[in-house]
Amino acid sequence: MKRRSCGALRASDDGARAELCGWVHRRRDHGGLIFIDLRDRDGITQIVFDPQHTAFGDAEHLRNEDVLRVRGRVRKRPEGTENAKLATGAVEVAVDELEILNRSQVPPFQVNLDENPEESLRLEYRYLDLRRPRMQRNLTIRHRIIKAMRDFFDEHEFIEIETPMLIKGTPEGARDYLVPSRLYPGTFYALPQSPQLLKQICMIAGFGRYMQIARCMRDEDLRSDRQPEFTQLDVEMSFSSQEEVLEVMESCMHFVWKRVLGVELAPFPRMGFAYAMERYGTDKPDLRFGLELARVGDLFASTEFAVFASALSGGGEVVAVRYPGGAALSRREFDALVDEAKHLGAKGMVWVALGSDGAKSSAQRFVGEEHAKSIAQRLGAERGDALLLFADERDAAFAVAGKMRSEVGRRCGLRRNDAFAFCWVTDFPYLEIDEETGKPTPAHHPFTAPAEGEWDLIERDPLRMRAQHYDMVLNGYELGSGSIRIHKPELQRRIFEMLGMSREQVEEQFGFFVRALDYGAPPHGGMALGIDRIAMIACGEENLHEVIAFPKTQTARDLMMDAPSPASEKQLRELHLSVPKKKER
RNA sequence: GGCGCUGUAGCUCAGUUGGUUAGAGCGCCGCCCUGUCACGGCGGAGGUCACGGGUUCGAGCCCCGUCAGCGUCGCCA
Repeated sequence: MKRRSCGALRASDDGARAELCGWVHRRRDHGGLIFIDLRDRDGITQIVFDPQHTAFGDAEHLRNEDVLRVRGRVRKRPEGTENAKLATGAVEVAVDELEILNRSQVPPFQVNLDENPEESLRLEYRYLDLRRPRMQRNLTIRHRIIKAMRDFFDEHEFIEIETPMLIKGTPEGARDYLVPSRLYPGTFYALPQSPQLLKQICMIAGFGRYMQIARCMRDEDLRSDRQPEFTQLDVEMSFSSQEEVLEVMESCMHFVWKRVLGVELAPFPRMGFAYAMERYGTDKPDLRFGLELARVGDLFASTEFAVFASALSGGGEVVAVRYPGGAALSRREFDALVDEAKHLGAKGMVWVALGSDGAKSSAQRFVGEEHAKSIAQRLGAERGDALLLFADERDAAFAVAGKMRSEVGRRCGLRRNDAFAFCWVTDFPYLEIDEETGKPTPAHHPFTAPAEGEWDLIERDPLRMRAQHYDMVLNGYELGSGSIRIHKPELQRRIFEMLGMSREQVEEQFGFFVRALDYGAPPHGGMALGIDRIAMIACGEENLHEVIAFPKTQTARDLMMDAPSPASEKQLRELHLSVPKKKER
């Protein structure tokens, strides 16, 4: 007799004998006839217990989440009782043999419902939460995505190389997770924030095309789209231009979406960083909808409105966003919207409602009919829309307008989770000004090559220098970034020097790497994409918890295992560590 | 570290202006039921209103603090 999954049987199996194993999803006891929905990863099959079989007595005592093995005959359901909602709904299994493999306690929440219990309960009983069809589906999709990626790169002659988890820490970037060394008192390994230098060394080692499904750790605060431990698709290629890297990565995503979701993606639009900031106020634009921003400061060049005038005279800008249908908002709703804008970092917000009886504005005395008309024209706004205006320092005005654009998109239902709008953002600035120190720091990492032909800017005008750096963006999420790397040791040293690192600092932190560049490092570049985020968006989810089997809470705890947990005195002694008592901390 | 939301039965939630005995659906227990699929019917059990303090004649509701989960800003080269 053949063991079948709970999602396998069809009308064509009528009459066959089958064995099914699974969990009791739901029980319908009619007294003289018992139906059980038996569930496994693959689906649900209805099994039926008839009073004339000996199994019936045991079936009366089955409860949700008991684990069963049953044997019986597959039969078409009586006419009119088919269930179109189930893939197996044309048939049922008439059970003649029942083996109860294990009983379950009454679960702390119902596995057979779609609603999410409170997050902490889900996480504490993660094995039950993961049994829910939604989680089984999501983790299966995640598996298929990773499988497709491996297949794609294998076909393109990349090889997967595992890099170590215990490596040397780097003082810059995110906070490292540290592992104390037993053999060398007072020293620590760091867990990788990314295999960046190791994959570059694989290029120097002559592997040509590398990929890895790599675990990475960063000890920073969490978000719905950020876990301290995450998985990335890490790629590096030798002798390749930026264009070639973009092509490989983009066709990988086309391949994955086609194979896993059956979706044919359009070519990814590309835009420069400066363009993205002006049109969307962010370097990770959500292109599921338009509503591009427009600068309108010039329309208020001679305004008496103090808020706008002072922003503009200080070199600032007024940036406008269109809110389709926003004219219907009440004054109270506009007030709430202003509060929301402030929460997003706006100093304030002026709204203009394009009503059927003319324009109404929160700054009525200063924003007239003419202004409204001109702004509406630039935004492509129509009667019935609202216009939202933000005045601030240039970058700040664009940034907050961009956040409100996103919020407007949400309110207007434009952020559909079954739409996939990829894009490339390129031509990033090489340096940015650190707000704390006022000093230039690399906008990305210091192994990035400057844009072609811009090396000389390092002496003349370093802040204008751009990088051969690129981001892949999907639905407003940064999936990841990559760059062409510096392969000339003298140029790499020059960059460290520009960043104000002494010879000794470079030797101490990156000596092994710069030394490697000295031995015939080929030109190379690559990229890393966040697989958790890719899986999340592909599954139509909005939190990484839904696509990670055992995620951490926002306070970086594992509620099922109760980690982190204290170490024993003996362990601490061996690691040459001591922990201050609580009150001393 | 800052700001915000949430915490009431096993679960998901409701709970009016501070007022007598804190409710619903699901789940659970018992009985009945041979075509259900969110089966149905009858009956029942189940509450430290997160925790600690305060205001009040009286607190699930108001105030302060703590804890937890989530969202967000900082942070994530």
